[in-house]
Amino acid sequence: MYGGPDDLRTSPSKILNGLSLDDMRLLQPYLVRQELCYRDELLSANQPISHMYFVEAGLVSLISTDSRRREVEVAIAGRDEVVGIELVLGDNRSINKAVVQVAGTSLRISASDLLEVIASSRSLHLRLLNYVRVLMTQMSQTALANGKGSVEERLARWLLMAHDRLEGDDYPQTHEFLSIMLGVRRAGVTVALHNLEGKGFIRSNRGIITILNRADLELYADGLYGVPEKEHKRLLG
Amino acid sequence: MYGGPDDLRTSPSKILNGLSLDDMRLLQPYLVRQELCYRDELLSANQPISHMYFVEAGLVSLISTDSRRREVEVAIAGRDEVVGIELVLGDNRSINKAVVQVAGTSLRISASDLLEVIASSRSLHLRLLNYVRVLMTQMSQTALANGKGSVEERLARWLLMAHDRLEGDDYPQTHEFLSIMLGVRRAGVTVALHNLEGKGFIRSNRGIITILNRADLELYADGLYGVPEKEHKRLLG
DNA sequence: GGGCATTTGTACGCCACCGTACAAGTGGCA
DNA sequence: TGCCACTTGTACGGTGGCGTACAAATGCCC
Repeated sequence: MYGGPDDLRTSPSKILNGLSLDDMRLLQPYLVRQELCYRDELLSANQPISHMYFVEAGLVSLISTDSRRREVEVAIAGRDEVVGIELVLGDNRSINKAVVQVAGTSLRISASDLLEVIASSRSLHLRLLNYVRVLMTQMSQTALANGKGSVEERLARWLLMAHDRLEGDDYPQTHEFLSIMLGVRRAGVTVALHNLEGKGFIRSNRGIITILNRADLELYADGLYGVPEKEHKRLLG
Repeated sequence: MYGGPDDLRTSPSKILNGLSLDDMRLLQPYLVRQELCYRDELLSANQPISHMYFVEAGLVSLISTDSRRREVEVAIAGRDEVVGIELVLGDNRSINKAVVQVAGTSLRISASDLLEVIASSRSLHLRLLNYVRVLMTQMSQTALANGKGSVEERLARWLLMAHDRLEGDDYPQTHEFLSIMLGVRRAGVTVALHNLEGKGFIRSNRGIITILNRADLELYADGLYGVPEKEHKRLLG
């Protein structure tokens, strides 16, 4: 169990922070802190969701799969976001696989408790539905990026999205894992990273990528980055 | 105005059909029939939504855009589906552009009326949220298809999705328009259609594509087609 | 401090799809 | 009936990313 309502006010999660005091009190008793460990699979595609997670720190990938085991990341959830949001849409099965990419922490609530709580607070339900909207926007943009962007542009977009959700300018990520997220060759990621480094946007060392020049990186990815971010600020920020 | 509740029971829209009698009575007074004309832009990206549409017949594309005017279709709505669903997520701005691809009919409800109605019926709200889930699944699969599928596979997927939503086995569509939807060259669509025709799956005449062998077409698109369709059946009947 | 697994750099031929272009076919309308 | 706008067929070289492969670099553990 997590403590008093004041703790929630200082939780890094914007979604929790933005709640009314009443909603916080309502949610409070059900929240349990849970560590997010690297490569934890929080949700499996098309499987029942046991808990919903308010992410406080770290990075979680939502990954779409098909019957031929092809995989692509369709969205990212980090601080201020929620994993297992499908629960608020009246069904308990997960649409995508959810995997922890960067370790962190979360506050989780069981599916049954969540259903009870949102049934008794329309305002809480609505706030979570706002996040559904942000997520849909992110998915739409991913579909666009995958269809029309080059590997290098898509990588730039991904780095910006990760940067938004993590403290500091550098974070750990192997080329291999990035290539799976983007659905491209590992070697393709290596080359694209070199190119972005050559332009001075980032520095890439073994296992660690550092954002050097965020403004230019945004410019480079422009069009593919930005829309869901504005949404997020407008609705939840 | 649309008539008595019995009319709703016979509406082609599954979402309407599946409602309880109470919810139907509630919705009834606000519904107005509206023709969907070829190339009507029902919603514009990031603009306020004036009406939500229960599609009865025809085909509507949801199209994602960026600031560089790149465009890709991210989802299709037809019979049994809804355009403008963002309204049930607590915000009145459309995520994507919505364009009529094949003419048809719809029942529309104004944004303010809809908000009133879903505020007074949780069950109606929940049914619409079920559709949000189906739509998210479709978007996820589109992101996957765009990232990993060949033009020919994606075209097969698109034809199947259209076939699901239209009466009969053939429907009108120029290569040009298809190419915009898939985000590829017009010439690429022409070639891909020929290939599918060569395999005996379809016949393609000037402006009209006919599905000849649905089963084989599904097999060919396998992996990229099927997931959202199962969802739709499971949740909305 | 040496060995080993992991990660990264880089190369090779290949092919799907691109951008572009233009001719041929087709239907609508004056 | 003939013209015109639209649609479709097909071709061309160019290239981005693929699949694959292997060596070099790095970090970790014994």
